[in-house]
Amino acid sequence: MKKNPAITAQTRQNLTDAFWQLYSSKPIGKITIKEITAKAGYNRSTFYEYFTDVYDVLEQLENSLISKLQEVPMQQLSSSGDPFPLEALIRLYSEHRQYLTILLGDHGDPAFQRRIKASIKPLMKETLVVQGAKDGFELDYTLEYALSAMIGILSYRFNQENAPSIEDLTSLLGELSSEGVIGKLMGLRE
Amino acid sequence: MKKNPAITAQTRQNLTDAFWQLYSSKPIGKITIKEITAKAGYNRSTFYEYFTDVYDVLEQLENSLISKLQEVPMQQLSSSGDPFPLEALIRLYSEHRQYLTILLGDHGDPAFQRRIKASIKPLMKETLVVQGAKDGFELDYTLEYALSAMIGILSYRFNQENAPSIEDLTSLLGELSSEGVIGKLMGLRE
DNA sequence: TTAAATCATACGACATATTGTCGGATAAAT
DNA sequence: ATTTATCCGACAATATGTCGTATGATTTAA
Repeated sequence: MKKNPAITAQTRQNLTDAFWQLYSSKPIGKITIKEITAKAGYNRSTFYEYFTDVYDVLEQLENSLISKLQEVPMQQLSSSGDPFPLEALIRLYSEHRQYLTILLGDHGDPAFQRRIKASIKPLMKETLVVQGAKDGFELDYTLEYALSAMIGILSYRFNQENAPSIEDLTSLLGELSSEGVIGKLMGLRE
Repeated sequence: MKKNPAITAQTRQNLTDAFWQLYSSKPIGKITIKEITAKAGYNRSTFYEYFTDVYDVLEQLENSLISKLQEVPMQQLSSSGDPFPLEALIRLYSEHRQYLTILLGDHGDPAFQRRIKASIKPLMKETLVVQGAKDGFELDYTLEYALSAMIGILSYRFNQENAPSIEDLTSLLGELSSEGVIGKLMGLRE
């Protein structure tokens, strides 16, 4: 008998959903398998047919999310003449906001932030090198700098109550990218 | 009989040290109290005289670290005419590198990064406002941007094998602060 | 078309590990 | 000698991971 992908996929999804509900409100170390299966409506043993432990659920979830993130930016990241694809990154974050705010939030996974950067950086690097940029420590660290700032800002913005509009944010980020932090701070002095 | 601060402080420290050894190599959710007390040479029950659970150890450790970080930058952050205290932040990170690389690393605590920013940002903001900067969304987000980038870069640098020298890094960060990411990326084109 | 065989899916039960909370042993200070 | 801070041993409750097995759907053969 062949596996029935429809059924197993559904069960896997139910378990993952239940995990995600819990993970949204508390750190992974305080989530028990009993809680997950109870919420999803399965026997606790069934969990072990799909995952090895609680961390495994998160890992598989992150993998599929990283894959999705990889699909989109390929074109967008390299399209415009802009050396830094500000709006594409904002759009990317907004589209997956539901997961990213949690994974990058207070009891999210720090390793995930590194993985995101590691998956986007080579794409951007390639594009820039083709455009004539010198590939070395400076390029690598400049991209690390920019991506860290972007992720930090977007996580901050999407967790905030009275958040500024996307337009205002985009405009500010554009200024920071071209003027630099110091330029902006000097400009804020009257 | 009065409490003997010397003894309890020592026990607390031993337990914290043992916890830290474990935390340096695996996520907090996989650390058991049994492991901690075994490594520190105490009975498991003794742990509960000092901490409520494993997360409590981390929390107390973070609190004392945040306090230490608060002490230093007060003067340094507001001293120079520079609107952004690049070198002070690099020095601050280097001094507490041992803890920061772990806490900001792959199985560190995302909430800690937010806490660091939240503790440093008001100090910087105050200084800048005194110097005439307008206090609003732009200032707040600019600082969030800069601190995210700094923390991201420094964590990256201090986890790297063949890391660039502090001088090269300082120089690059200076350029990024004054030229912006785009300015730097344009400059890298030959 | 029907009936039997087969196998994927989910479950119940077991042994072991971890947790949190007692009351009590020990040793040091008064 | 008495008191009490510090640490420990033992207990009940909960969580973990791994079995073998029931169920029910699909395949195979009559």
